[in-house]
Amino acid sequence: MNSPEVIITTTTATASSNSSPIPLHLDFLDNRFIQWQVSMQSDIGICGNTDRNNKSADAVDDSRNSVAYSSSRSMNDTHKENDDANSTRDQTGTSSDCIDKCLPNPVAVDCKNSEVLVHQDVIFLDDAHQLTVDSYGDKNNCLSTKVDVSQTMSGQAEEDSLRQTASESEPLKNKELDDSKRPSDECPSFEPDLPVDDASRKQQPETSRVQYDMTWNPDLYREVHFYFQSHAKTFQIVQAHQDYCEDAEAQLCGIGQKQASQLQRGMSRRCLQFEDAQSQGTLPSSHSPSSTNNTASSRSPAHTRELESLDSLHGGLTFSSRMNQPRAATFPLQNIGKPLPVSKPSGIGLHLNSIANTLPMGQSATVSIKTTPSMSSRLGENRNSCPNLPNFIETMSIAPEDRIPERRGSLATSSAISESFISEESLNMLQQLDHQTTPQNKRKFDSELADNFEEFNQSRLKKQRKKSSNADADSCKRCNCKRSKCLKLYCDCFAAGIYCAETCACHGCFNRPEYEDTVLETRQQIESRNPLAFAPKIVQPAPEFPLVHEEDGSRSTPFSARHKTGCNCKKSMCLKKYCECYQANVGCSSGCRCEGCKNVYGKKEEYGMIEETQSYVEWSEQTSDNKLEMVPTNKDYMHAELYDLHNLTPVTPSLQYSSRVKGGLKSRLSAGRYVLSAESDLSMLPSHARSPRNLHHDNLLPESSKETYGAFSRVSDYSIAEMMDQFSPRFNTLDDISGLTPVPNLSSSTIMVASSASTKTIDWENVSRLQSSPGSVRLSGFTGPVHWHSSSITAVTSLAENKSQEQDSQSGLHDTPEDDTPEILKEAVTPIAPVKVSSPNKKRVSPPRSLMHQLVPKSTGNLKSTRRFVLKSLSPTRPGTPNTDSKECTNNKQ
DNA sequence: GAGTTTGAAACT
DNA sequence: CAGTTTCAAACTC
Ligand SMILES: [Zn+2]
Ligand SMILES: [Zn+2]
Ligand SMILES: [Zn+2]
Ligand SMILES: [Zn+2]
Ligand SMILES: [Zn+2]
Ligand SMILES: [Zn+2]
Repeated sequence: MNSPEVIITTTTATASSNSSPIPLHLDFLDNRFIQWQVSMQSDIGICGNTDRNNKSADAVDDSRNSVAYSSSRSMNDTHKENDDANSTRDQTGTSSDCIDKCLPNPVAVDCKNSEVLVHQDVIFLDDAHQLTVDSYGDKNNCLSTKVDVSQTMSGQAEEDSLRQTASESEPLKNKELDDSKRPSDECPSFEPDLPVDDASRKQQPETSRVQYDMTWNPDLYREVHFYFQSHAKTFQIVQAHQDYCEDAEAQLCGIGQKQASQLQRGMSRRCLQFEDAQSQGTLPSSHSPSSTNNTASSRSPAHTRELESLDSLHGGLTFSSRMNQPRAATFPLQNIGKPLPVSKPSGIGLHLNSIANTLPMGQSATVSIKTTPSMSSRLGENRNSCPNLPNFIETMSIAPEDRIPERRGSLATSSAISESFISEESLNMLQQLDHQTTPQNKRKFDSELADNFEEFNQSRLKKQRKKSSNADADSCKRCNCKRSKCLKLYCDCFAAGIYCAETCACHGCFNRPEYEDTVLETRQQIESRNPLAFAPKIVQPAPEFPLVHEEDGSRSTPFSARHKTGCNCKKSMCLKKYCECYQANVGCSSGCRCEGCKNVYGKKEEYGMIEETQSYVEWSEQTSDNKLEMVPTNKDYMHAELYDLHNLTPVTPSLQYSSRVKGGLKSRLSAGRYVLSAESDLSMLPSHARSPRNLHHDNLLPESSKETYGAFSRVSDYSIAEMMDQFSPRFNTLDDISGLTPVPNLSSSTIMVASSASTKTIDWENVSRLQSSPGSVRLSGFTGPVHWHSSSITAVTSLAENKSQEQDSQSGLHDTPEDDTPEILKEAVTPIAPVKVSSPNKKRVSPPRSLMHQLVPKSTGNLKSTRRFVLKSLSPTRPGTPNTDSKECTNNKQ
């Protein structure tokens, strides 16, 4: 119902806008909730910086500031709201109410300072509105994401948006790239935004933008990305820029200097962790079922809006500085099947874009989320955290529940969507690049070229690495791909749905904003093959659970989170990181094929027992629908999203996923419901993301979150404390949910995302306590069922309490029979329809080699690489100075 | 830092 | 779907 409302919550936020009645809620990520309401048309700067306003702020403030900033703001800000419910929401608590109302299409976003937590996201726009989400991540530190939401009445809006974006993005990007760094400059980057915003506003009166900063967290990206994609149906996410924290961050943050940047980076991670922590802390109780229900119902309204992602916009964003790439500005969305030109996300840290593209024309609302490093400063201290960071676990409950068989795989949707996008343009681009080479030939050819480039690049990379190594390798460094071009899952960055950053030591990298098209296309292909390819690797039975519990929790996995497909270890006995289960700090499950399993987090055999014992059933039942829980795993955790397996499952052709999924989640995890945890993903993330070291338990610390965070550190503490203070009281959860159901064609568009759960402070604390043992605590967040496909995903976040209650009872949301394919898919791409997403290509989408080869980083290869490198050198420190930077991330510390 | 081991991802 | 190859991280030295 409700019409298109958008509610956004953020800690920082500020929303200024008022006007339109469209509420967005973006909640995910964590717990905290700050809700902002944003009305359409108006802009909101969350991080403190959002747009214009922010700029100045940014410049001045450091990331930290931003953080604090944001947080503080959040309280105040507000924003607008729409009509009723939404308006009410505000930041905290009310949100729930709002949510309910809004649920249908609301998107809730929570942000704290730099961090942004999004509990659930639901976005829906009315027909006219488009929503875009951009995220920029810095490498390390911060991510900033902007969210702009603009509604446009008509399709034109899109165009406008595109224009805007394009114009903005390109210039900005270019600048950014060129300058490469400019930390300070970057801050200014906002300016670009501003203009854009303004322009956009002008152009589209209706649109509203919201920006908020988040710290960067790869995991988050994934989640978000994933989330979005899944949800994407409804909307498109345009840009996610990661900028690399380094450069951009600092700049964005306004931090001024290298140090700052470095710090930020460190922070970013920390932030991430922090976020996690927060999220944890916050715990969303469960998402409220009701919400979900609501959503489901809500969906009905069919909001056809779509979101478009705008990369270009970002460009404007601070980050953009780094990002250079003009590229995307113009993408037509073919995806949608229609030729609308849509802006594409250009530099996005995340690959979310793909999603964005899909959106249909009509609406254009863009949401960009930024994360700022703000927190970082504090975080910086903790820098260590970096390693740990990862914890965001998202868990998606996959419960198969069944509510709706139909759903099949919402996941598919995303993929589908992406595919659609990819389709034409991307291909074209690729082709061009390749020169038409034949595939095979290309391969070699490409490979050769690639090699050359690689060599060239390598030298650079080495340098970079060195730097990074110096600094901290861990923290900063990301992938080190030599031959995959960072377009395969071998690449941690790509797998995480994020663009490679300066800190990456990859050769011939195409996982950059500049190659957005390629990236998206590739993603689609991969997704077509395996809809879950980009889904969190860790799953948890989705029980609802009250948060906490598990006291015992053995540290091992908190709950019974398990690897989605299980490991296949033959020699490591699951005692080393070679084992993905172990790496993710989860025990092996029945889905594992390991031999001689000695996984300290839980042996395969044990798992079975557990499973049985725990009885997923219970959980599942409880949850029935879906819930997401966040589990803080030992390490980190995160918030997880839950997906329903059912959803995943194939009902819908599009997804197919289930069938396809290799292992078949189901098969592997017997239980019906699972939750995916972000964590795992994290774990999967590149080392920098991961925190190899510590995390484990150490980080986790028994003590609660704080410590854990602490590991990450203090920041977390602090953050947490703050968060709690702020948050806890306030919010409670909110949950949002949205549901959507879109399906049928476009009409609806809703997306639910749940990312973190909301939580109350209290809960949080408790949780933390509980958590003391790593794994023990769970947060419940959200969840719900995710219906990928249709979009109906409900995310719920809510306070634990509230939600939990609700959740229990409620559940099911959607079931809409129809959902199925997401709009996007439907529209855009191939009609996947039932068939499936994959169908088209099921097999390998990717052009593997041939194309791949063809792809040459091109100039980029050189240039880009160069640039980056250069940038790195430059940026890291700051705009001007190159040096530090790279390391910064790591180093940072400073 | 080079070299080896490992198991997932990609490919056949 | 099984078997093989490729890949990049984890690990070792
Ligand atoms: Zn890579
Ligand atoms: Zn990378
Ligand atoms: Zn790369
Ligand atoms: Zn294993
Ligand atoms: Zn295992
Ligand atoms: Zn095992």
